[in-house]
Formats: sequence, C-alpha cells, structure tokens
Amino acid sequence: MSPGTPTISRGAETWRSTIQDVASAAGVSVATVSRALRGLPNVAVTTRARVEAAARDLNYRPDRHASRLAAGRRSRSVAVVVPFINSWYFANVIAGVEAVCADGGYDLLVLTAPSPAARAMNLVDAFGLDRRIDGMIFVEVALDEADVEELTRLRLAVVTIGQRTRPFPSVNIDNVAVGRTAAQHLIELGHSRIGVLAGQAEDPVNFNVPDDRIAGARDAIVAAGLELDPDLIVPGQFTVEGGRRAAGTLLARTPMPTALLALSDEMAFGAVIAARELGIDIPGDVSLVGVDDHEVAQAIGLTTVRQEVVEHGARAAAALLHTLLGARVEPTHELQPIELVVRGSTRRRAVP
Amino acid sequence: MSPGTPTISRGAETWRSTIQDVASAAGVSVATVSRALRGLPNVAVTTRARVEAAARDLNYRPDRHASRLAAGRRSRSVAVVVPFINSWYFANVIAGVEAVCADGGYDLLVLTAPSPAARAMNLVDAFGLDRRIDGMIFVEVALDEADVEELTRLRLAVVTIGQRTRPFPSVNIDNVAVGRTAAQHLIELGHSRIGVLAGQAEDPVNFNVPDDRIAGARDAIVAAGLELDPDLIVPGQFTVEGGRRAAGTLLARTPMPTALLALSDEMAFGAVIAARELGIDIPGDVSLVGVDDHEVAQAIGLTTVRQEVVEHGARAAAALLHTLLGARVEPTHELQPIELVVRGSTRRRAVP
DNA sequence: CTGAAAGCGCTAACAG
DNA sequence: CTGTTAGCGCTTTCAG
Repeated sequence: MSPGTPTISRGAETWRSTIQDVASAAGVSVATVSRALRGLPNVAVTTRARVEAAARDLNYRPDRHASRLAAGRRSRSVAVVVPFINSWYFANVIAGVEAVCADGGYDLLVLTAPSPAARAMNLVDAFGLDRRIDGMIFVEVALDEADVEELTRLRLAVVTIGQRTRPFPSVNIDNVAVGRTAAQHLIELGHSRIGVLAGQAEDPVNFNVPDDRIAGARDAIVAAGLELDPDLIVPGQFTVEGGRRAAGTLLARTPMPTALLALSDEMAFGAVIAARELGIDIPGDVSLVGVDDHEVAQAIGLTTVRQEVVEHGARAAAALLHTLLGARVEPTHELQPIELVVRGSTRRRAVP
Repeated sequence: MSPGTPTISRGAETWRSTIQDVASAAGVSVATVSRALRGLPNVAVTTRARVEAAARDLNYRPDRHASRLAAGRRSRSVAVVVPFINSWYFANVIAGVEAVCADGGYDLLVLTAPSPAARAMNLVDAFGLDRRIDGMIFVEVALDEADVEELTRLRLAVVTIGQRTRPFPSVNIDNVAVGRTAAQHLIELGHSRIGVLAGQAEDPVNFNVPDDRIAGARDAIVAAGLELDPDLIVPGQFTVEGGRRAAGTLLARTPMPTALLALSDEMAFGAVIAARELGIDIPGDVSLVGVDDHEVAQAIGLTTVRQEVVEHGARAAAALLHTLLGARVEPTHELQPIELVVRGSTRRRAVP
C-alpha cells in the first residue's frame, strides 16, 4: 500500500474514510478531528492544519446523518411538497425554493402530494419524513387541522404557499384580486358574456385558488351590473389539455361567450387550441385572458395576470430557513404582487 | 400523565418516540421491536401485534438514518442533478424520476448543477453528498473522467440522461437523428436557406445536444446538395427569450432564411415572438420547426420533433432503482424514440 | 489544548 | 421466539 493511501479502519472498505481514519492519519483523537474540522476554538493551529491535511488526503467527508444523530441537531434538509412537478407553476416555485435552499446549504427533497384519496390519511405519516427533514414547504397542498397539529408536534418548520394557517408563515397572492382584475379588463372591453376555465370539478388539490379567482371575477361582473352564468364555468384542471376541452365546451354554448377567462395560462393555451379547431378567431371572435404570465404567454400574445412565481418559492424558502435559524417571530403572511399584462388576445367587443 | 401518553425515555422531548419507548410500552426489548416492525420472521404473532399497537400509540416512526448507520445499509434516497429546474424539459424529466422514486419508496433530492465555473471543481465534492444518497441521476450534466472515477469509487449508483459514460447506464435520444429529421422535413418542403436557433455559445451545460442536432441538420442539408451557412447558426440558450433574440438576428440576415430550425420548442416560441415583432408571418414568410413537443407546441400549431421526456426520467429512475436492488448487469444505454409531428408552422416554400 | 468515554437511534449477531 | 451485546460515525461532556 503506497503512502497516502487511506488508512483502512475495519473491513475491506477502501472507499469511504471515517473520522477515525483521519484521526489515525493525523495522529490525534477523533474528538480533535471533530473540533478541528468544524472550526471550533481550542484547537492548536498546527494541529488543525495537520488534521485538515489528513482529511483532504483521505478525501474525508463527514457523514451528515451520523453527525445529526450524535449531536441531536438538524439535518439541514427541507422538503417541498407539490401536487405535481411538471407544470409551469410548480416547476417555477420549486426552482425558487431550490435556489434559496442551495444557497443556504440545505438539501431539497421534492415530494408530490399523495392523491386526494391518500391525502385523507395523515400527511406526515404518508411521507414518514419526520426526522429526515427540518422543515417543509407546502405548495397548494391543503393542510387540515390535524396536519397542522401533527406538523407542530413534530417541531417541523413549515411554510405554506397558497394557504394561510394559523401557526405557519405563508406566501400568497390575492386570488380574488386576480379574478377581479382579469374580469374587469374584459368588462372594460365591453364583454358581458364571459366563460371561465376553472379548476378541478371535485377533489381539488388547488382547493381555494379557483374558488377565489372565480369569486373575484364574479365581484367584478356583478359590480358592472352583469351576472356570471354558472353554465359558463367549466373545469379545466389547470392543464393545457383540460383547458382545450373546457374551452371546447364553452365555445359550444349558445349564445357563445364573447370572452374567456382562463384561471391559468396553461388552460388558456388549451383554449387557443380549441378555438383554432373550431375556426374561432382570438381575439376577433372571442377575447382570452389567462393568469400567470408563462413565458409562452408572451410568445402567443396572451393577455394575462402576472404573478412572480419563482419569487414565491424563493420567499417561502427564505422564510423557512429564517425560522430554522431560530428566529421565533410571528408567522408572516406575505402577499405577493400581481399585475395585469395586456397583450393581443383581448380586444374591445365588436358591437353587434 | 394519562395512560397512553408516550413514555419519555430521556430528556424532556415529548415529541418523538424512539424504539426504546416502544419497547418499554410493549414490554419487550428493542431488538424485538425492530424485528416486529420490519416484518421479520421469528416474532410471535401476539408479540408483533402488541408492538405494532404500541408503535401506533406512540406515533413511532423509525429514524431512517439511524437505521442506515446501524445496518450499514443504503439510505433509500437518490438525487437528480439538473442544470436548472424551471424549464419544460427538466421539470418533466424530474417528474418522471419522481414518480418512479416515490413508487419505489425512495426520497428524491433535487440538485442544480453548479455553474460551469464551479463545475471545474469536483462534482461530488460540490454536493458533499456521498453517504446521504444511494444513487444519482445526471440530466444533461457533463461528467468528466474524474467525476466518473470519483462516483465509482464512492460506490454510487449512477444513471445519466443525455450522456453516455462507460460504466453507467444511460437514457438518450439520437440527437443527430433529431436534427436530421427536422431539417429533412424543411428540405422536403423546398427550403434551402435554413436558420438554426442553437444552444449556448460557450460554457455549454447541454454540451453535446446542440452539436449533435446541428450535425444531424447539416447531414440532411448536405445530403440534399445544399449547405448550412455558419452565419445562420445563432445561440438561443434553449430559452424563450434567447430564442427570441436569436430569431431576431436570423430574420435580419439577407437574404432572410425561409425556414427556422429551433433546437427546442421553447426557443421556437421565442421565434414566434420575434416574427410577430418583425411583422413576419409564420408559416407564410418563414417556416418554423422545434424539438420537444411541449404542450404549447400543440397550442400554437408548432411542427416539432417529439421526445417523451417524462418517460426518459422514468426510465432512468427505473434503471437506477434496478441497480440499487443489486442487479449487477451491464450498463444499458437506452435509446428513446423521437417522432416528427407536423403542424401548421411549416409550409412548402413559395417559389419566388 | 486534547483524549477518553458515553451515547444518538437503530440493527445484527449471538446466545438462550 | 426473544433478550443481550456490540457497534455504525460522529459529537460532547469531562478530565486531564
């Protein structure tokens, strides 16, 4: 065995050096190695140097979980829980979360929420993730009383996006305002018969989002002395395909709505497909407004209500790490800005 | 303290029961609890029942990392490494990976590859993640010789997507064929002056992807007795905005290309914006073909070369878990299918 | 300033 | 079938 080769402690595992290996190599005790490597005081400079050299030689990397176990400390990892990953919204939220976590030296676990059916059972139980994780971010995943209690009991730091709970900080947008803004824009353009591409019909993951947005739209419509026809609210599951189907249904209603309000840009994209299929021109025959400001909304000139989704994730993560760093502050409920972005998909209604 | 209250072992931690607590509550040894709860044989049915009841009462959940430590076993978690999360491609790959991991009971860590600059340093070192993880999936993240060696030395199971390395299984598509297919389609429509929206100019993350696709396009073009003008290859960073700029540049060239080949749908969306800004009609003035089959490609009627991205992630994860389950097979290099999807954005070139 | 020793929560022989 | 005894790799008193 050539010099410099890692000292093998026990077994034939030549591939992973332990603190013991480093200790032997440096000619000190494991306790000293531990102190030296963690930059604790009370270690002679010369000793520390020797230890660091040995650690580098051996390519030693401490086992974080053994540390956690021994120290009773946190594991420096957090989880983000989303209904699913491959949608623009969630991917962007996760990106924001990840950036901040990485920056703070935290590992990020991504968990998809169990199906609504499974949601019936204990959330925490479903993940069995206490102990492996210091904190969690729930994105549009409904937490009931029991969940909140359990999470609290487990001393988990929690931040929610899209839901306000008593004990946990949250990052939100005013979804009522979102719906109102979009509808107002359409009303100002002279539209009175407005179809809505909404969320799930049942078992909602995004429980309150569609409702709030619809409520806002209704506010604006009623305020204008009009009414929101329940027949013109069709679920589109927040997906392109769902939006296509929903728009297909809406555009078949008579009289046809003169404007469509999609509760997400992706559903709006579906509406674009449906309109094309039916030979209906946007905005010539019908105006269309979405929500999100997906990059593609710009590409297709979709009028939309923008929200800064990456920022939401980043703020939530920042709040979480902040909590984890011991700040015992009142849970803050941030309200992120929204903004109407007018593009070519909405147009003043042609007077018949 | 009422009956049923968790027995406290040591300290005042009333919130997390240990195997010891369960043992006391059930009146057995910790070893028995361990066996009972893990469904090992050699446990009396009655004992097992008692232990399970106690565990349930105490809301006991084993500490996976303590188990791992004790058993020298794996930690049942894997990491997926991507350049970034919030792009259609990576979000979908991650979704595929996540689904399979969750199904197999593995936790999924999401890591973004350090900047190319940071990539210079040891990848593994950068993440410091040996031991916390059983395996890794690298998605379009270049692994050099040293990385491969280190990963192997650490006994990490590895699967790559978008790169073939000697020792690790991989999931790929034939990117040369992608470029060839797209270009051929344009050529068949009579186009001879084809602009390409390519990848990064320097410091490529998706190192070989753009090159291969361009090579394929060149193959097809040369085979048709034409040539690919280097001035008509402009980097677009695989983003909508990058594509917009690149297309702006290309559409300013004289003579203007009659067709644009975007190496990703997102860049193609950017091209759509650029064309609109310049008052250029697609496909009237210029044809446009993308790669991916983004949901939105359908919405805007974009001709594209489809790849099943979620499937890529799923296959990679399946291969990884397979390896983790001890299958010591030759690393397979799966080649996933691609398919030309013709829509409205490409049209036969008007003879001048 | 440093080492010895006692665990963290759990599993793995090895005896019974 | 079940309890006892060692640790896994690391941190942390507590003595030097």
